[in-house]
Parts: sequence; C-alpha cells; structure tokens
Amino acid sequence: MENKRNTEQKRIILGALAAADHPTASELYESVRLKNPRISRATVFRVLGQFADDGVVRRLNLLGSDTRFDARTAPHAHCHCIRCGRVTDVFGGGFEEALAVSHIAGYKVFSSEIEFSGLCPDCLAAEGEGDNRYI
Amino acid sequence: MENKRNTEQKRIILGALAAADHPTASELYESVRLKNPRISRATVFRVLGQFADDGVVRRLNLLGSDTRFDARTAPHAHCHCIRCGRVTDVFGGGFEEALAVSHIAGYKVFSSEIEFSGLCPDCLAAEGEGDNRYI
DNA sequence: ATCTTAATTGAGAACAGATGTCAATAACTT
DNA sequence: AAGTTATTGACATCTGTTCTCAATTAAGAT
Repeated sequence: MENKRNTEQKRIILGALAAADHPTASELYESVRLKNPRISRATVFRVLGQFADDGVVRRLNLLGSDTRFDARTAPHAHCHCIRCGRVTDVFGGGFEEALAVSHIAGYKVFSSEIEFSGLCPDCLAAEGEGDNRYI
Repeated sequence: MENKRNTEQKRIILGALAAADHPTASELYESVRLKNPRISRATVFRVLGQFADDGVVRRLNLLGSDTRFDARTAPHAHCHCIRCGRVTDVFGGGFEEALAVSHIAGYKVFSSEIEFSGLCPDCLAAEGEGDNRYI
C-alpha cells in the first residue's frame, strides 16, 4: 500500500505547496529544507508524485520549464511567461467548460489542461525599455 | 546565423516528421537512421529545436511523456492516452477560438495549448476485458 | 504502554532526455 | 574553384527524476 500514513514530511510539503506559487519540485525542496533540513530530495519528489496521483495537486508541464505543481484543484487555465517563468492562474474566460469535457475523439478524459505562453505584464513593460531579448 | 542551409539531414528529418504521428525526438532519431544511419542524435535534437523556433513544428509537453513534435501548424487540441501514449489531434470543437487568444491576464500570448489526458478508444476497450490496471 | 509490521524515509547511485564542445565537413557566395 | 561559415558527428556533460535498500517510524493490535 501507499500513501496511508500522516508523516511530518508530508505535512511540511503540503504546507509549502499551499504557500508557494506553482513551484517546481526543486523549489519546494529548498523551501521545505528551511522547516526541516533532514528531508531528502527523493522524499519531495516521491510525495509530490503521490499527491498528484491522489488528485491533491496538479502537475503542470509547461513549455521550457521543469514540472511544476499547482495546489489549486478547481479547473482553470494557466498563463506562463517565457521570460521570467512566472505562472498565473486564469479562472473564468469560458475555459472551465472546455476543461470539463469528459469524452472527446473517442477518449475517456481524466484530466485536461489549457496553457498560454507569452510575456507577463512586467516583462512586457521591460521589453520596451531597452535592448532586451526574448528568452 | 542559423538554419540557413538546406542539408540532407534537415530534409530527412522533415520528411520523417511529416510521416510520423507526434513522435518524440528519439523515435524520430530511429526512423531517420533508417534513411541515413550516419545522422547523429545531436543533429536530430538540434534541427528539431530550430524547426520549433522557426514555427515549422510545435513542441508538445504532454503529461508523463517526453517532448513530442507536431508537424501540423493549424491550431488544434490534443488527446493523449495515458496507457499507450497515442496522441490524437482534435480539430473543431470550438477550441480554435480559445487557442487564438492573443492577450489574457495582462500577458501577450505567443502560443497556446489544449491537452486532454485519458484512455484512447482501443485502451478503453481493452480495460473491460480483464484484470488490467491503469498505468 | 508495548509490540508488530509494513509504509515511509534518507542517502546516494543510477537513469535518460537534452544540451554543450569542438574539430571535421559541406552548403552557399563570388 | 576557392573561401567562408553554417552545420554536422561523436562524445562528454548536465540536470531533473527515479531507483535501491537498509534504517526508521506511524498506526493498528495486543
């Protein structure tokens, strides 16, 4: 069996996950170490995987980024800045309907994802200022 | 400068890409080797990256899969089987409008992606037959 | 409370996709 | 045909993630 016991490690990881904003596993590992430096990298990856399998968190596969984790379970889309890496949740906009599809093209759908890639407001403003380059 | 010359390697890779169905770089490497065994793995990754940057192909970051490449440039969604790995293009369904968004949440959007994960028709049928398990 | 046992963890090795290095090669320009 | 420079091949390297396995520990049974 698996994921049956309530351990300090899981509690800390879950707390860090709720506090962080679409972190990668490595980012979470760093913040988790501040609470308890004995937690290992493998545990962070393992527990995150279990949480994802259990539907407690969502895995995000964003273009050009390591896997990120989203503690928000309600259906929503994501904007992803290709310059600074920031990820913004997008609720509304009519995307919930698309994400709620349960059958399409003969498939039985278990999860869905809508992702927009571009420049976030801050990076967009910074672009105009000088000789910056994308990416 | 970069991607200026018409080489045999690029021609073969582009041909294999058009013939294959959402292949990974490694799958493409295998099929490309059948045409010319001297082509190296690095060249396949390099050329695919250039094609993606030039908009000739799209990178697909599907859950639990290596990066795949899509030779179809028209906007469409994807279904992805978590059991056999198959990827199906989904044209229509009203997703084009969502994918055509150019500004959202203050972002300037350059690319977008809609992905459904689940069981494809074949795997769905196979599930009923015996004591199979998901993944 | 203590015992039992099986889930969980930590440390590090191992793996794999992807990228970097650099001399050799081959497309274009003239 | 010769020169310039993008491109390639072979291999090293990097890095996110998973695996291994003995040691630990949570939670139910006694």
